[in-house]
Amino acid sequence: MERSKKDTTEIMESLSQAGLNPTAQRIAVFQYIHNDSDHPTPEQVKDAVDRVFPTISLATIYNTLNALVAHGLVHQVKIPHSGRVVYDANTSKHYHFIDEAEGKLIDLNQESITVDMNLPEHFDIQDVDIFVKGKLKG
Amino acid sequence: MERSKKDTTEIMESLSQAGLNPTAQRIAVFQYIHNDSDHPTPEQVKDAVDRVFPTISLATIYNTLNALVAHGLVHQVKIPHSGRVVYDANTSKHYHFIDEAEGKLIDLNQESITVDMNLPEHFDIQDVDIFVKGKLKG
DNA sequence: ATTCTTGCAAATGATTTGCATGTAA
DNA sequence: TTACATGCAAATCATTTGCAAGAAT
Repeated sequence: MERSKKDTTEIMESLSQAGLNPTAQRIAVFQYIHNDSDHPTPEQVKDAVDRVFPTISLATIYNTLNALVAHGLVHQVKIPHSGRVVYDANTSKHYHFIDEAEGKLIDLNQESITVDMNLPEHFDIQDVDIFVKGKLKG
Repeated sequence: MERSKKDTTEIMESLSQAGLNPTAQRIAVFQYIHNDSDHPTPEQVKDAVDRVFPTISLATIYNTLNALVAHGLVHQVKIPHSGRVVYDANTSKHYHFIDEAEGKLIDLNQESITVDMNLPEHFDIQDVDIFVKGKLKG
């Protein structure tokens, strides 16, 4: 989506505000997810961050991703059919389209799907995840 | 749901019709999923089938589950938030409610959710997965 | 000095695979 | 016999953890 990119200062501010010390590793990971990626897997995050920060360990990638998720800076998405795990810098409410050809994930904003629930009284709804599967024409 | 149970003869017929030899292990696994379970994990399938068939190996459980899925007799569901994998004998189109307290999965039939898609032309929709997360009151 | 973070390697958990054995037509 | 199915153990893959060493305040 047309989410505005954050420069390094803003990345550091976001981390601090979320309660995470802005270490070099965290900055690199968050900046990559926020600015330069599209639903990357942990391996893809590692590959990208390695270019800038060649000594980062995969364990630190995982720990950092978990920290970013725990502090609300990114979302984790487990794709139902493939089981793949990816990260999403779009933290506003949205849905996902899965392009079956590419395996690519595309954000769908809230307005693009209208959902009407007809559930019995005792279902207390807190969240709705929608994955639309299909192909992109043309 | 009120899906009708299948006796062993019907289980065997379903397996044969799907192109799978109705071996004792396959009968036990499919019968358990179809008649006596509610979205079991592979481990739960193993525990249940072990009672009837104490020598079955976990590898055979997995192979059998994969075969049942490949032949359309059961569906595999990867739950987006927990990442848990469960199997579902309900092969008609439906959605899922995830009870956050229990981690329990509940089938929602097609009528219980109305979805209206507003996607651009070039999205060729083939399937929609919906996971409603929440709690059960009372 | 103390606290937090990192890197490495080992541990874990889920699932798959290779292969030798068993079973049924 | 021939094909297929099973059981076991080893292999694989993703992720987490323990711990010692490093960086920052």
